[in-house]
Amino acid sequence: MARTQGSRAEITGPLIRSEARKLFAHKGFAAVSMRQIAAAVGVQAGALYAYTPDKQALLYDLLESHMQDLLDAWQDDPHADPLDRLERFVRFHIGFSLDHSDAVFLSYMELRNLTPQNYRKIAGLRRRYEDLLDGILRDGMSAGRMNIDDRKLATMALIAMLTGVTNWYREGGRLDRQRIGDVYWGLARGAVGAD
Amino acid sequence: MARTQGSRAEITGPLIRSEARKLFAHKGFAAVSMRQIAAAVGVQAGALYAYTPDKQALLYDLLESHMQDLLDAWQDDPHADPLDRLERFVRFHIGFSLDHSDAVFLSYMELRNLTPQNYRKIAGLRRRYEDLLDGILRDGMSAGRMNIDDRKLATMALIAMLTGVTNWYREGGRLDRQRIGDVYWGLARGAVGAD
DNA sequence: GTCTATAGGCCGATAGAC
DNA sequence: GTCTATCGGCCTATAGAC
Repeated sequence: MARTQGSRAEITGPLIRSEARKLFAHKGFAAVSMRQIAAAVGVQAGALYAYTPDKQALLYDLLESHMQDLLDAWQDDPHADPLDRLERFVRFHIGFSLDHSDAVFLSYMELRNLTPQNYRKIAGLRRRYEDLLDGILRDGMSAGRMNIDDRKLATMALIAMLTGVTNWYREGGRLDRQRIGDVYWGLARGAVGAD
Repeated sequence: MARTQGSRAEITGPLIRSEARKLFAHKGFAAVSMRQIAAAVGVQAGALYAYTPDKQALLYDLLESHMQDLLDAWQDDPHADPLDRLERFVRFHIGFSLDHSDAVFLSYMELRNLTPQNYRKIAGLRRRYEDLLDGILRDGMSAGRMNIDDRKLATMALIAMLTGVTNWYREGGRLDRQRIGDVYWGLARGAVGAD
């Protein structure tokens, strides 16, 4: 399979995605031009259209694969102690959010730039993720290990609280990730009435 | 004081601000053109520049006045019971956020579009607001009414949790504001170890 | 204060060569 | 797969008339 001079498809594809993710997260989808993405990748703007039909599809691709990665990364044991499962979820969600902070930020900020159809797909994946936590809380209540007034609201409140770490966390700051996980697990345990 | 034909300064100024706030919140700062704002107001694009030197200043003005309104709206009684003060804060923050959801969303999403200097000013106002909650938690711990591992993180966690209401609240939904306040107060009370 | 007109520039996307 | 060149369009901001 002869290759055209200058072709580096295996590298260019992933590079477009990672540079676009960074730029979209830091400047906003609408504020980033295809030319800027191309410059960051090291190609000319026209070359991007060999990988994506348009700018909107590139955004959707980033959001969709992020949500899929998130769902794939979570491993639960439905038979374990609900409080242990919740603790693992707390540490997992914080860790994953910090490891993918650009994608997390994008997933909250740029939903409005999706077509209605694409928006529904991403919202569906997010809903699936929320249901994972909801299931843990449900089992915790059934087992009498948690005391929760409204389970759906508790789910949304916990996810917002945990994701908020990305708003203030700075590498090399006062607290390391283990310690942050400890503190947030204490907050979450109290919030679900597990003391 | 004669007025030029067609001049409606008292109306146009506030209208520019409110239409810009709506458009920026729903589409993103970079995605909204001055022409779109002008069309929503009912003037031509050039007329906007009698009220703002440029688009960036318009954004800063919206964020600055929002933070100032927030700080002005909160009334605390440092001598009251810390748990009562925290409950008032929880209900106040949720209510204010829902009443000003466009401005709240803007304040989180469009900080990146401010100049460094303007960013520092907004960050300073936000810090002052965080310190109001921090003070309540400090007094609660001193009085032995709260059990908090890390006060700064608890502050950030609570604000993120409460602000998150704007992500899912819909007018006329399953729960009214009073009930939402009840549920979140329960979560917050547990999180600060007040049970 | 508001209008019309416009300068100067960047945009997304495509065509065609290699 | 990547490049160069380009179309048609929209952008911010300003100038000058009323």
